[in-house]
Amino acid sequence: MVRKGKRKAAAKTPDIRTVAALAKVSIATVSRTINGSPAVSDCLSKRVWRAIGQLNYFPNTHARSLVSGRSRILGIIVENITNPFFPELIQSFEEIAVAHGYEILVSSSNGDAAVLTTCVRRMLERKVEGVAVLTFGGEEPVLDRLMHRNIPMVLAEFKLDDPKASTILLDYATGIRAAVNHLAKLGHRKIAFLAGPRKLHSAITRENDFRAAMEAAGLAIQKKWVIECDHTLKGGVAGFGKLQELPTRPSAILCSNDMTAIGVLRAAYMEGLRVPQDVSVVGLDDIAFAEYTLPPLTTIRLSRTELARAAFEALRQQAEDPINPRMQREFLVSTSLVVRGSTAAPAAGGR
Amino acid sequence: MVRKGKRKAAAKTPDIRTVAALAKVSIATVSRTINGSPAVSDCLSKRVWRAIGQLNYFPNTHARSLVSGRSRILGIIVENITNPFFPELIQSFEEIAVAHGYEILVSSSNGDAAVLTTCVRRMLERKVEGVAVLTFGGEEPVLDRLMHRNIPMVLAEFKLDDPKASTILLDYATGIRAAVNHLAKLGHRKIAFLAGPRKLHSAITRENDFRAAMEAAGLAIQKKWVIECDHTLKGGVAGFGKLQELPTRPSAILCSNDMTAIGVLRAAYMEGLRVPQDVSVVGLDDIAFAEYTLPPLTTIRLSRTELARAAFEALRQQAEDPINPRMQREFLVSTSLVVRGSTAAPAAGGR
DNA sequence: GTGAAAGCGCTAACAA
DNA sequence: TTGTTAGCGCTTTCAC
Repeated sequence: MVRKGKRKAAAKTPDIRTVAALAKVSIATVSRTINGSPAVSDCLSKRVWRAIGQLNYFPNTHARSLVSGRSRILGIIVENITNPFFPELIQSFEEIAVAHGYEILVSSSNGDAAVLTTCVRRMLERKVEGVAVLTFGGEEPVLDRLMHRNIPMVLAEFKLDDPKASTILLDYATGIRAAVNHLAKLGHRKIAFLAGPRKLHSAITRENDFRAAMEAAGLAIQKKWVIECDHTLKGGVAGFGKLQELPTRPSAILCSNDMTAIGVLRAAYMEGLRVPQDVSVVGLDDIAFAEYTLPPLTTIRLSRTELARAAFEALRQQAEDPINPRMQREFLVSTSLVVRGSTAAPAAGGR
Repeated sequence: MVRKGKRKAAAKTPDIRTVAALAKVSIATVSRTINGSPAVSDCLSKRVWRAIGQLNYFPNTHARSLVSGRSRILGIIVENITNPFFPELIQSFEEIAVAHGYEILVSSSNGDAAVLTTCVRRMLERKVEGVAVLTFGGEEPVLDRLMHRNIPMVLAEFKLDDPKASTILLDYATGIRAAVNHLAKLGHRKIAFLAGPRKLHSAITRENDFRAAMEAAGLAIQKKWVIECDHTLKGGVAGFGKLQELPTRPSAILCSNDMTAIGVLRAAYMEGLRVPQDVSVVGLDDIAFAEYTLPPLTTIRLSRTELARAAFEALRQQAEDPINPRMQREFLVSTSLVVRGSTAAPAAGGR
C-alpha cells in the first residue's frame, strides 16, 4: 500500500482529517459533531458542518464499526425471495430498519440447511447485530452457529434455548377459525384442507389449527380431504386434482397458503368448475395478487408489516439494550379473514 | 472503551491474534495463510488452519475492508422489490455475486429520485465497490453523486458520461418484432399497445420498438390503440377498459409488461370476452406467474439471469481491473417470444 | 519463509 | 469545550 507522505497528495475521497483540516479543528471535534455530542460549541459545529458539506464527506462505516463494535447491520433470511410473500416482508423490514439507521443484509435459504449455514456465516462475517430468520422452515437447528456467537436472533415459529433468541408466533388459529366459521355459516360441511409441506413449522401449525377449528365448529374432518401440498401454485393444482378423484368431494377448500389457493382456482377453471358457485376456495397470506385473481380470493391475511415490525423490534431491543432482564422474548402476530369473491354458499344439491 | 490488559481476559470472539497465539505463529502468518499467500510453509499453514478450525474463527470484514480498501460489497438498486420481475433478478444477482465472494446490498428506489439518492448515499457509506442501478427509471441524473465518488456503476438503458459507468441495453426490438410478426401471421391487423409510463426509459423504448415492428410488418398503428398505462395489473384493467370504449377495437393487444397483460386478461374475463378466441394478448417480461395465468400468457421473455449476469460482469470488471482500457462498456441482453395460450387467430368476423 | 510494525478511518479515554 | 492519543482487527511493507 502506498503511504501518503504527511497526507498531502491526491484528491482521494475525503476523510475525517480532511474535514478537520478544512474546518481548522481536531478530528475529535469532527467526530463529536457528526455524532451529535452536546459538548461541541455552536461556533465549531457550524464550521465542521460547513466543511462536511463542502467536501461532501461522510464517515466510513467500516472504520466506525471496527472501533465502536457496532455495525448497524441487521440480517434477514427468508425462505425464498421469489415467493411473493417475502418481498413484501423484506420491504417492510427494510423500511423500518433504514428509518432507524440500520442497513440490512438479505438472503434466501431456499429451505436448505446448508445454504442457511452459509447465509449465517456470511452475516457473521459482516458482523450483523442481529438476524431475523423468517424461513418458517425446519433448518433452524443449524442456528447454534449463531448462538455461539452470541448474536441476537429472532425466529418465526421456532424457539431456541438461548437468551439472545426471541420468537415470533403467528396466530393462525384466529384467522383459520374465522375462515372455517365463515364457511360453516355459508352452509359448508365438507371442507378440505390443502396443507403445506410438513417439514415447515408453519405448515404443521396451520394444519393443526385447521383441525382444531373444524372440531370447534362441530364439523367432521375426512382424512382424504387433508392433503399435503407444497405451497406452490403447481402443488395447488395437483392437490385439487387429488380431491377431484375422490368419490365424495368437498364443497369448500381451505388452503395453507395463497399460492396453493391460486393453483386450485386455476385447476377448478380448467375442469369447468365455477368458483365460488361449485366450490369455495380460501387462501392464507393475502399476497398482493390475491386481490386480483378470478374471482378475487377470500383469504386469511397475515400482515407482513406486523411481522416485519415484530422482527425488527425483537432485534433492536436485544442489540441496543442487551442486559434488560424484562425483555420481550415472544411476539404474536395476528391473522384475520378477508372475505372476497371465492366463497359462497354451496350449490343446493352439493357436489 | 475498556482496554484489555495485555489481551488476556474474557472469552470474546476470536481474532487474528487469538489464532496466532494458538498456532504459535505471528499474525502476519495467519493473515497470509487465510489469504492463500504462497509464501507460507505447509507446516505452519497446517497449524494455522487447525487453530482456525478449533476457534471457529473468521476474519472481521470491516477491519479487512478498512485496510485493504476493498469491501467486496456490491449494491443493487431496483425499482420495486414488490414487482415480481425484480426478486428473480435480485436472486440471480445474489447467486452470482456470492459465488464470487461478494456480498450484496439491495434497495428499492420506488421510482423516486430522492429515495434513489438516499439509497446511493447509504451504499456509498458502506463502501460498495460498485452499484447496479436497475430501476429502468428517469431518476438517473441524481447518479452524479456516485460518479463523483468514482464508483463503478452499471445502469439499465441509461448512459452516463463517466469512464466508470457501463450500460446494459435491452434488445426489446427482437422480441417485440417476433411478437408482432407472430400476431400478423395469425391474421391480426388491428394490434393495440398498452404502454408503460413514459417516464421510464424502458417503457419508451418498448413503445418505439412496437411502432417500428408494426411498420416493418406493414401494419398501421391507430393512435387510439396506443395507451399509456403504468405497468401494474390495475393499469392493464384500465387500459383494456379504454380500448373497449372505442368504436373500432383491436383484435390483439401487446402489453408493455406482464402485469399489464394479466390485468387485460382479467378485464377481458370480466367483460365476458374469451382470450384468445375474442382477443389475443401478449405480455413482456415472462415473470414466473405468466405461465400460470388463464390462459397461459404468450409473452416476450426478458431473461433475468442474463441481465443479472451482465450487471455483475460489468461491475466486477470495473472493480477488479479498473485500468483495462479495452473494457466492455456496453452489454446487450436479448429477448425472445414465448408462445403460450393467450394468442390465436382473430375471430372470423373480427370484433 | 517469517515476524515486527505501520497504519486503514474512526471513536473514546484522558489531558489540558 | 477542545485536542491528543491509543487502539478496533486486519493487510502489507520491510527486515531478517
